[in-house]
Amino acid sequence: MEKREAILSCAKRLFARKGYDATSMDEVSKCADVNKALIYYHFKSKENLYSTILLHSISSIHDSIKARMDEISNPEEGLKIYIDAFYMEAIKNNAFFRILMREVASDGVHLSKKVLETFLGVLDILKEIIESGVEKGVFGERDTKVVHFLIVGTISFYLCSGELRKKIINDFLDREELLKDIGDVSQQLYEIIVRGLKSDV
Amino acid sequence: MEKREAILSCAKRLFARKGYDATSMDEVSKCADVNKALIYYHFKSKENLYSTILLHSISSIHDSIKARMDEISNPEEGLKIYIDAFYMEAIKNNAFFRILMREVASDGVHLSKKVLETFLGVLDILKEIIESGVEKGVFGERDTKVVHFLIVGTISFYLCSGELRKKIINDFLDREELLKDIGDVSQQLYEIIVRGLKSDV
Amino acid sequence: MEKREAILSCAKRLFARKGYDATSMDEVSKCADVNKALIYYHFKSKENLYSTILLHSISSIHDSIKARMDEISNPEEGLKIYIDAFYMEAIKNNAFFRILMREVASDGVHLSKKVLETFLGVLDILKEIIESGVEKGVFGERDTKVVHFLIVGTISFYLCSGELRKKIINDFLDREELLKDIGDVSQQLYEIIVRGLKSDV
Amino acid sequence: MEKREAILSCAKRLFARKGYDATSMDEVSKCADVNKALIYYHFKSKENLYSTILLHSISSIHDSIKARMDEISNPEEGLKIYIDAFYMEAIKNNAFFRILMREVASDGVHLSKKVLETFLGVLDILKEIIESGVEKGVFGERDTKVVHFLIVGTISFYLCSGELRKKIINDFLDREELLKDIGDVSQQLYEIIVRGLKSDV
DNA sequence: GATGAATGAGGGTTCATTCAT
DNA sequence: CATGAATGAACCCTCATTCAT
Repeated sequence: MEKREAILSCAKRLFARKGYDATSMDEVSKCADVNKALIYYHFKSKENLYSTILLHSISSIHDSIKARMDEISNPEEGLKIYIDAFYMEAIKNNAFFRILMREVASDGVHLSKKVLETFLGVLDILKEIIESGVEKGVFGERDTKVVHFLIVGTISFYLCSGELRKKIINDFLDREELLKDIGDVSQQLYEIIVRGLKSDV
Repeated sequence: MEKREAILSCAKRLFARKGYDATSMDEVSKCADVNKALIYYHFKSKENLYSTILLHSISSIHDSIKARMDEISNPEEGLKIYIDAFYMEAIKNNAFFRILMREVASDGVHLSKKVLETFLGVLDILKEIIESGVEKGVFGERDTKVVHFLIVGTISFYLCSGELRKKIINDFLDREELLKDIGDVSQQLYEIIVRGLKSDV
Repeated sequence: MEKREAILSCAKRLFARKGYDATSMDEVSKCADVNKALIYYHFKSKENLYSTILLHSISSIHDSIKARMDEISNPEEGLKIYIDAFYMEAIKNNAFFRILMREVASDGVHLSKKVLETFLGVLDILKEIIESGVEKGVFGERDTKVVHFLIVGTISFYLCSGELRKKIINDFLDREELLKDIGDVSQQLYEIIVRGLKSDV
Repeated sequence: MEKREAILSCAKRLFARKGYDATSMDEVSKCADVNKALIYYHFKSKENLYSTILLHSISSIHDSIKARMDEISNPEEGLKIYIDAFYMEAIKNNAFFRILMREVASDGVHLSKKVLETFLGVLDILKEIIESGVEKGVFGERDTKVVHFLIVGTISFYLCSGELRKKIINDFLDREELLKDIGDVSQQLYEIIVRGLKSDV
């Protein structure tokens, strides 16, 4: 039913922008132009609506990234594609990354085992790339999770802070560089990380 | 006067762990063992309590980092000290970084101009370091804000996700590496970033 | 739907006897035997509940008085009917007149434009009667609003002070005349006013 | 002490304009620029502060009117002086009349016996005048309390509604007559009432 | 599927009042 | 006299949720 989809879409946007607690079922129902009770008919509870959205988002992200991993021919290219795929997902599915940031800050109180499992799956793809790079001697030995956070943290902060940076530019003078990008960001991120990871040779 | 401090301390912890909306004034008063009305006597409103905490935190972080900048002798060392100072503050003042993550996700709805200004001050310190590095030819030209996000994003995600990673380890097998650090994280972060930033020659 | 009516009726009585501020939504809900949240479901806010009641009352008063104005054959009779109609409404809709007294004392802080407009409509009916009387030479020239206040003020004070007068009689000796009426009050009021308004001839 | 007077003066104004319940002790303390606890030091409770003001006001009104009653030579002049004295007090002590209107509407919940007694004293002055007029055949027999309400009600409504009428003029066109007086109001009121009371011959 | 009405619990906030100094 | 700090009760309002239709 299209109403079900409208609820999901509105709720996702609201949860992303305002957070779980600041989003009321009333707001969701008004935004989706449906009766409040209908949300309960479809999703049973607020908690369930939230985790439905989360699982759907992370699964879709996982599948998208996974799909692009066929193209890999070597670890460096693998890293490039991974970062690019991640970056693209963070643009397309910006809402999820906002939710993710909040969940990290809240120690993942609302994250179900299934959601965590899928997220680990995404990280495992990177792990394989890096381990294969270390094995082949192109990457030095690093704590893999630091690289995870390098990618996830940077992209999340960057792509979720657009509005905030816009706001800052309005409030302060001479801060236009906060919005204008010098070169392709995903590319720069890749360059910095791949250089940083290179083995000493 | 000590009651005022108790309120600030409890509120900060709660806001950090649960977020602004999920934290009730009742909770704060119970945690600080004071009458709820006393919070209003000292802080006028929840919003004001929150922004008082924010301003206090960011100012203290700014001052701490600023204080360490005397030690700098060259851009590479400056970067190292900056990252280390930032990292240390993120450990000491973990609560603020959780709040920061949520505020980024919410487009900074609760951030006052003064708070933003102070935060910009922290970023400006890094900007100077990088620009001086570019000038001296040790760093290649990069979009400075990408480096900002590399540092802030990575450290925030890493140091705020400790509990979440612990939780994951309890729920899933063979994930101990999520907690055990290989080497010093701040040092690794520095190495990756400084290599990444190096100019091509 | 009957619950909505119960809320309106209880709220009206309470607002009249205790005033806007002394009337709590808790009281209203208990009196109407409904859940407090239901009042907000139907009326959105206390302020809105109050102004709904006011508008409904003044409209009904206006219509009742207007309806009796067909009977008029000359200004003196018009005045008589007006006073009588006003008096009857002040008995039937006593609550409104108590609210009116408080609103006058508060400079009408809670009175919406629509309420004021309708009230002006009631006063305009009197204005027409008096002006036609002056034109025909039966009434001397007077400041019309003094006559308004003569009627509205006297009737309001008289018909809202019943309980207070009863209370006085209980507290003091020899004050029975405060309750027992000598003759018909509306009639006396009419006689005094019509004599008073007569042109000198 | 002058602070005591400041409290009384501010409280009186606030009680008059906003009513007992809408006036908070905080407001009073801020308006009078004194510490809140000092009000309790001087007046023990809000209720006591209120009734102190009331008793003081009504006593002063009683004395002022009583003082002018020496001038009387006949009932008609007595009535004129009474109305004029009342009118003057209602201008000078406008606050009390606003409070009075609210108290009537609330069945005098806050009125102490002493206050009521003093108010009855004011009414008794009028009663004497009228009774002497009836005795001398200049006034017809009327229910005295109707005359009371004629005077008190009209003057109260008229002199407390100035701000409200001003507001109406701002909101609606062609209502200037609500503020501009045609002739002396106290004089008109006297003329209307004395004509109205005249015995038939 | 879809809705309007209804509810108990809890939200932030303000209140009159007290007390130690 | 005068004050800053502190409190319990009550305020208006919103919440997630349910139910009859």
